[in-house]
Amino acid sequence: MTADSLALFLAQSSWTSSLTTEEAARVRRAITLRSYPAGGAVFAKGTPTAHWAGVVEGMLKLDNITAEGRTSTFAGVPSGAWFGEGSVLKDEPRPYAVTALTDSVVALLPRSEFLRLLHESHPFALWLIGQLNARLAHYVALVQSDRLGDTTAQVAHSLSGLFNDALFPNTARRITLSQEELGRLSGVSRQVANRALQELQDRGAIRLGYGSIEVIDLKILQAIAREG
DNA sequence: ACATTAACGATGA
DNA sequence: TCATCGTTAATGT
Repeated sequence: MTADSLALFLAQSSWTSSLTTEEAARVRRAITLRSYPAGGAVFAKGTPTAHWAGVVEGMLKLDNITAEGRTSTFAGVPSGAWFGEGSVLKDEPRPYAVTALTDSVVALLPRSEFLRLLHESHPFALWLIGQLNARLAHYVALVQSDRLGDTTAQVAHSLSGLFNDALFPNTARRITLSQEELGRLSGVSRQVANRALQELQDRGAIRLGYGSIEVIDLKILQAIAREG
């Protein structure tokens, strides 16, 4: 990973446009990049939250594992997204495990730099409020789809969430994500996810590939996510 | 009803 | 060769 790709990634991250030149330069110096293989652990649950993290390449998932070994995946994080600001703000240990779903590159901004931006940059603070608000809206919609929607709507919602423009502005149309992982993300079995995805494909929202999903019509996908 | 797990063969990378 | 996909059967709530 080169310094150029970090510069490109930061240029595509919307919050950097609100920074002064000096702030942007300081951020660039403070960030470290790390690579993870598919299946690799990015952060273990319960470890101190020392960084705010951005996904430069690949895709991560955030999940919890119960003592009995059952897992609950509650978020997928595609490339272009930043996450973990909640735990940085609260200064709490990571409340979830973070795992790379595909080979991934992650940018790490130390907590001290994040807090400095928050205190010194009014535009950054405003951007952060918008980010938290978009996340809240996403989970409000998730509860609604979970309570009222059929399984196809639930799968459509989980999938369309990865293409939420407010949260993930740069997600590519085609993402590398197995049906098993999407099932985990949607809270359904692989078999049910498979049927739902085929229905979404029949309705012209997506195209299925081997180990990948391509969104053909996001509007249709979002409409199906709201059905119920 | 409808979801889940288990199991199978087929197939793509 | 191995992961992933599509499908079916048995089982549970």
